[in-house]
Amino acid sequence: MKNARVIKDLLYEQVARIGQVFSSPKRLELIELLCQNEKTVDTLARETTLSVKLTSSHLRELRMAHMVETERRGKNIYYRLADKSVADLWVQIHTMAENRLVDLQLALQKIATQPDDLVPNDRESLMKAARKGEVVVLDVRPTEEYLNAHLPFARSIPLEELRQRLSELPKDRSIVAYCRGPYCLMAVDAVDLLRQEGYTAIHLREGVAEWASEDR
Amino acid sequence: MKNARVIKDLLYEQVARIGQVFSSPKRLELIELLCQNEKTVDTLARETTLSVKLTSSHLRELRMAHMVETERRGKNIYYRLADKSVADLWVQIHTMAENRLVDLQLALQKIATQPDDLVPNDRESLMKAARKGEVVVLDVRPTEEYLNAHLPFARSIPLEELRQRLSELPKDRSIVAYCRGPYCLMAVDAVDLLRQEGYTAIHLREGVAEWASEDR
DNA sequence: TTAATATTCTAATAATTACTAGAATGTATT
DNA sequence: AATACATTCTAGTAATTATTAGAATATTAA
Repeated sequence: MKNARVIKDLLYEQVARIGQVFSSPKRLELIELLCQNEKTVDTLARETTLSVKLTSSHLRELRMAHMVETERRGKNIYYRLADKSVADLWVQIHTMAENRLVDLQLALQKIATQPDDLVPNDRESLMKAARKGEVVVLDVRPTEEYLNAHLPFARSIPLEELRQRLSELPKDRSIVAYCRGPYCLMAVDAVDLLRQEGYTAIHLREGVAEWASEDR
Repeated sequence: MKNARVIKDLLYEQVARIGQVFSSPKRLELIELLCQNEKTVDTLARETTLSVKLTSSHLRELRMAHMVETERRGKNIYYRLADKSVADLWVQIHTMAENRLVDLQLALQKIATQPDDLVPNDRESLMKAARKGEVVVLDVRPTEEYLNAHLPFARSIPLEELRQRLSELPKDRSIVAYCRGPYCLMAVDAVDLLRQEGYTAIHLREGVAEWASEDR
């Protein structure tokens, strides 16, 4: 079979198209945002600080790979992940990056406000404590994202409102804050603020996508 | 925090480096080969029809991402995957590609010699039949790859030796042939040959990496 | 020492990609 | 009709990547 090489080249080329989608930092950021909730182009552009046109073209790549779906509602077009396997792949790829790339580990260490950040293994014990009410799990993402999906027992106070709503939180228990995932800095800010105000605050690096991913 | 964007860009850039590794068809082919067994640069170059120098430079990318390890034994340097998660990621990415890209589906349909190729769901029933001896599971990869890892109950007859060793196979039972995975064409050739010689042959698209991957 | 295996450096080319900008187009709301 | 949201087309620039080739280098086996 003389054309075996041609066929193989074609096959691997196609698979590489999926890899290519995950090879752009901006597209990864878009995927992470879409892990939280469906969003309009305008919102995505604002959150990533990309131009609407560039955002649109990145989303086009994602659409062509059938990794996102669109739905028009009124004036807006809403983007969402095509299915859970996209979020799972994102989690698996960033986990691999964290395990292998020293530069990334160093960058993440800088983010960690204190060394007592929660490690992923603590899942079960965290849930046990949350169920008993011994700790408060705090979701500091925007309300829509919380409403779309959140961790068990989590309460929602968006970062922007946190300062005004501090009185809703108890000072006698630990507050475990989380946001979109390890690359989102909202929970870091929340923990900083809470500690300044005399609360016992812990940073949970996982977001809903990481939590929902089975393999880890 | 003014530099939040800078930090984020840095983080996503690092993760994208992992995506980039999976964005080259040649590197994917190297990863798939390394899923079978450790191999020397020379072997990898021959199997991929790349020059040794180009193979070396692709392997360098894989090494820098800590996705492969090397070991010198005598004149040769052996490459192997750093751990199972690399093989898992490869399986997950090519599965996603097969689910989403129409071009890839069409190309794979062309490979399928007959529509009665085994579907991945048949795993358990296949193993049941293999255990009872109702079917013969045939590994047509080179012997070293078989020795490194193979499917349960599989017998080894490398494709090159198959014609001479046909008499070892029964004509009254189905023969399920597999090779390195869905993009390897050795099992296709084996099935063609077996059918020409009057055997009942079935093509199993999965290889050891696909078989060993939990999620699917 | 010589040969085999593998890597590195340099240099060059071709191709692709990310990004920006301007203009035009389409779709739905008010 | 005017406006807001989004995409597409064109065009251009800058950067990166894949590939090949020649030459030099390192390691080990015979």
